[in-house]
Amino acid sequence: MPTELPVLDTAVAGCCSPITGGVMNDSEATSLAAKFKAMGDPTRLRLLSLVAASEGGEACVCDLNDQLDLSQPTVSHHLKLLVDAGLLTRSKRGVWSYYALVPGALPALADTLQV
Amino acid sequence: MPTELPVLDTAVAGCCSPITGGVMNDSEATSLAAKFKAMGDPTRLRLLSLVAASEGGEACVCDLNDQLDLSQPTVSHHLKLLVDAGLLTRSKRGVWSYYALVPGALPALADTLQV
DNA sequence: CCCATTCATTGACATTCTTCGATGTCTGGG
DNA sequence: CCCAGACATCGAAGAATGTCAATGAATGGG
Repeated sequence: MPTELPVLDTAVAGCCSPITGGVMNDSEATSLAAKFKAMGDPTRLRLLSLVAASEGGEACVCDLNDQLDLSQPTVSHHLKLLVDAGLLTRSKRGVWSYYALVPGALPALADTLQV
Repeated sequence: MPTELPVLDTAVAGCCSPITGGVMNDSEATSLAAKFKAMGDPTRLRLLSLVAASEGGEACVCDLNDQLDLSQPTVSHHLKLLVDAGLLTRSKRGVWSYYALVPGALPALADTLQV
């Protein structure tokens, strides 16, 4: 299962553009691909979009569930994948779980694609 | 199978940033996710990188095959997926197939992620 | 202390993906 | 006309993925 990828993220958060800036080695490619794979699903893309557009930059599962026409476990599963990929954070307050974008994660990914 | 996605690409090539620029609808999410899914594999990421770093911006299958430690049909399969996703072009000259980046495809994807 | 609510986890199933060997197709040379 | 080389396509096997119903865990109210 594609969990965590703990420390290699620095390779992604760096300044350069791995794809167009020279040949990637295997670990670079694996680390980057994990993030793109997390975004390679319409539901997860919509989740990111919903979170980004939410009041205060965070949303609870109950709100996300309502807008997705999928079962609650399925939504929870996708959210976990996005957290594991380093794209979302989860903070539990009371009975509710709030998800927010990891600051800078999407721009860092964008840098990876720029020429 | 995730083939082609013919005309919806205009939604991706557009100016705006679907992810952080408001809630995405279903077809936007599906169209975008198809491209990210194509990049969600280490082998395909390395292929893009190898092509981008090649002399003249294109590479033939024989060169790519040598650097990937995978069977020729497997490399061919990944290249087809990248072409179907609109990220690579294929041009056959003589016996050789040359692959090149679709101009602007990666930057358009990057715009999608910028804030 | 019990119960309802919110969410995560588990187990199962069907689908899709990655990979390979085998085979097909096309091109250029002899 | 046949053959070798480059590449695509096919068919199959194993792994991974998306989805759900059922269940578990934690919180807050009465």
